[in-house]
Formats: sequence, structure tokens, C-alpha cells
Amino acid sequence: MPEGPSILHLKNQLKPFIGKVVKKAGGYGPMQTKWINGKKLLEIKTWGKHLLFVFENGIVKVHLGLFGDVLVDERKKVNRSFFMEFAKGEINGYVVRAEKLTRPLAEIYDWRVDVLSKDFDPKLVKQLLKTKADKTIDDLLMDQNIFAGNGNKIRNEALYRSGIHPLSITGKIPAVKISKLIKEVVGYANLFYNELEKNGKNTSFAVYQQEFAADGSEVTMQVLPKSKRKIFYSEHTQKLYK
DNA sequence: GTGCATGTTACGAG
DNA sequence: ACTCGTAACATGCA
Repeated sequence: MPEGPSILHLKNQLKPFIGKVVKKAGGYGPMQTKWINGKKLLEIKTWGKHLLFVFENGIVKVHLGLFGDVLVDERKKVNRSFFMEFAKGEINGYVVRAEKLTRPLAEIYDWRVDVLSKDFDPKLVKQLLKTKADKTIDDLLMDQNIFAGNGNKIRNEALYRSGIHPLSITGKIPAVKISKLIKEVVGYANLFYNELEKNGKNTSFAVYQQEFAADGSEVTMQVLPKSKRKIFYSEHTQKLYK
């Protein structure tokens, strides 16, 4: 399910519950849920792939991992790992991890790195990339402290759009191209999100899981040694800086 | 049944 | 103490 855009889309579906009182919360996850019962859901926020339910006495951070799913007023056969039932309707989390946060959100999260936030700050991100100049760019694109909300799809698509080979050494990439990359990350994340809002799914890929890129060139697929994740790119149009 | 997928964290080795 | 690599977790779909 997740990558930032999916979480933002999910948040929109949950909006009707804002201001409503939780009758009963629960789930098989390790987090205690008693503290939520009878409390009003004040706000729902997101930071990257984190879904945040704000209550007066704490915040529930929900992360969907790779297989997580959240259903509204619907149930699956398997047990819910975290759920909240209201007088009318329910939010059901499957294979999600819920955790209670007690510190103020502003102390925990910096929205300047959230690729879907209005506070996203390309300059700051550029600075952060400089501090890890010796790493390859594909790694940094997945680093949630630099590009919160990015996932494998956004990574591959943004690299293609900016003409950068995924295995480029970050410090060797010209500043102009870095700027372009950051812009394309935001651009594709928003396209992804808009597709979800419009069609409920995103199938718009130039290279990700493609045989041929949008420009017709052949796509190379490679399994990364450390992460075991797949990268898709065009040798023809994406330049390797090293 | 097999393999694979939009992800993160915990832990041991070095 | 820090960094790296691997395993672990859990579900649904082709």
C-alpha cells in the first residue's frame, strides 16, 4: 500500500472521522489502546509514510510497512492489528504497526523533508544530500530523513525523469541536475497522488517494471545487493556520474 | 505451490 | 560506539 502519496490519499478517506469520538480501540499489536477509548479524534496528519492520529492525550503513529492496509467500514477475514470503532463507522488497520507518541509532533517531525508537504524545502534537502555525498543517489532517495514519503516507485521514476543513473555518486552529480531531481521527486509524488485521488490507483510508470521506457529505450532492471530492491533505468538516457 | 511486492527494524558481526 | 549486512515480520496477488 504505502509510499507517501498512498498515505496522503488514505488520510483524505479518513477525514469524516475527525472530530468524532472513539468508542473502542484495539488490535493485536503491542500498543496499549485503552487511552484512546472515549477520546475525540482531533486531527489526522501525515509525515512521509507515517499516518498520525492526534488525540488530546497522545498521538497514534501508524505505519503500513509493505503489506499494511487500512479499510474504512469494511473488514477482512484476518485480525486487525489496530482499529478504532466510532459510534458510526470504523477504521480498520491490517498488518499496520501502531505506536503511541507523547512528544509534540513538531519535536519529532521536520516537514521540510516531506516530499508531499507544502513546507518541503528543496534547499534543505540539497544540503542534506551534500552531507552524504559519497553515497549513491539511489540509496539517498530512499532515506526517509532526506526524502520522507519516497518509495521505490518514486525513486525510479524521478531518476528517469531527471536523466540520472541510479548508481551515480551523489557528490559527482552537477548541482543543476540535483535540483532537477528534487523537482522531479516532488513532481512525480504529486502525479502519483493525483492518480490515486482520481482513479484509486497509479499505473503511470515510465520505467518502473517496464520493459521499455517512455522514450522507447530499453529498460535495465537490477537487484540492489544490499537492499535487494529493484531499480529500473534506461542506460540510454540516464547518465552515470562517478 | 511459487515468487514477488509501494517497507522498516532488530540484532549480530566486524 | 558505529556501521554494515542479514533476517525477520506479515498478506495478497499472479
